[in-house]
Amino acid sequence: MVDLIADSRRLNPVTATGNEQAPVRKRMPRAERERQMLTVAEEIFAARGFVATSMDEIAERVGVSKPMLYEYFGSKEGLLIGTIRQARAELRRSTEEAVLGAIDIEDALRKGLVAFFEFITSHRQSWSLLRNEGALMANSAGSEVEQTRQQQTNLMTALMQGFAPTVDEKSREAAAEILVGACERLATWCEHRDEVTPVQAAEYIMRACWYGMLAEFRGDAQNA
Amino acid sequence: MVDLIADSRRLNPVTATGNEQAPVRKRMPRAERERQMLTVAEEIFAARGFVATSMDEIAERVGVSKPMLYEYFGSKEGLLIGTIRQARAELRRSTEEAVLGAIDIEDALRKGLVAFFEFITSHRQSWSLLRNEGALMANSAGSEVEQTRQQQTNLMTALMQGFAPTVDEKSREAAAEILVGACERLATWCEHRDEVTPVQAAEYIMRACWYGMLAEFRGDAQNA
DNA sequence: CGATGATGTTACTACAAGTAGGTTACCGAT
DNA sequence: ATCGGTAACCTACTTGTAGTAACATCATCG
Repeated sequence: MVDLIADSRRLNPVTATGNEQAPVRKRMPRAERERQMLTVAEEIFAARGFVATSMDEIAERVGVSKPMLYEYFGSKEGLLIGTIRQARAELRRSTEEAVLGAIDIEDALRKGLVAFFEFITSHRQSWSLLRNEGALMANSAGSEVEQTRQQQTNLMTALMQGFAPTVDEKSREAAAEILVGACERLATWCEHRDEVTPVQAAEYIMRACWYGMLAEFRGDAQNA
Repeated sequence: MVDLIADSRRLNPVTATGNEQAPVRKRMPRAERERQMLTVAEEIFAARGFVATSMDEIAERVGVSKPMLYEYFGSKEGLLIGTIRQARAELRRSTEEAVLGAIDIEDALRKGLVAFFEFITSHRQSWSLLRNEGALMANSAGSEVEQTRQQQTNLMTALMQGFAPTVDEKSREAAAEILVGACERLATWCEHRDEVTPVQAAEYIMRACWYGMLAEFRGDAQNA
């Protein structure tokens, strides 16, 4: 209809008339474009929420047309999953890296916790995605994301295994879930309270859960 | 304009031609219709998820036209909030009732936990709503629901207060958040494992968190 | 140069949220 | 008994957004 817009856009690749701010839509390799899309999508999804976000808006902010998003991610949910996967990968990398330098299991847990809370305070956008990831995955691609999430607890489970090998499998799994749940909720709580430092948050978790588990598991180990 | 359709509809209230299955749409008082809508909506939201559910489908299953839903709940999100509010009210009632008969604080916590896990195993639909409630509330009516959710932790906070009055406010709040988070995650975990009984789940929580907090808070109280 | 495939676009369809304005059944008062 | 008046309800529409088909353009390598 309004061909003025289309025409002006068509001028873009060529050097603009001079006074225009050069919204230069350049072609770029797939990988780079993909990262750019994920960056923009994460920002908007985190700000407005999944439902209130439109693909048109993301496309516009990226400086590309909507079918490109579908070319790269298949669907709106696919795009969301992309952002979630990226965010979770970064979180995972941060925590695993922090754990590597630990001297014993308690130290590993504490360092992992601190890294986790540091991540969620410095990457609020990513966290607000991860926090809600389970919500929209009722039927479709839920399993894939659920699997990724599972990896989060696997680290915990591994720690548990090293710490309390004699305790039965199910109790260890439950303990890992409890720890993760506690962390997630406390992280959300911290969002409204900037005065709580990551170290402090980690300490809350340690005091509330770890020392209790320690006593309990040690007791179990002796009883068994 | 197309009065043919209107005419055929007009036949509905009157007894149908005979072989039809009597889609008799009866009028009913507001309160009753509202409850009916919430029941259907909860079922469909829980089954398909918020995004994949259409208002048309809910309206059809209720046996009413779409504008009715908007008359009663204002928007799709309003309808969701209605179902969440109802589910949370029921959960709250269950747990508070269970706590009343307790003889001390530890007993109160244990009874509350058992009631919680019993609720989420017997009301899976309600739980799958509550579990994800935070996801869609990025900007709009989030505060209202968040407030309701806050009440969930208030009971915990109150218990903490009674149990460890000398511990500073913030630690107590954090402890309450941790407990709630642990419960939520463990509840989701239990969904895939029918062999875990509510009593068992409650025991997991008690062992992981409570005894630890007990020792820790008692220690703090002595230090302070 | 010119073919080929990757990157990108316009212009559409289908469907769902939300609304304007009119209709019908119930209920209480005359 | 019947006749307003109102609460419950409907049809038919607009608007907006996910998703798609078919076409266009840039880059690169023979």
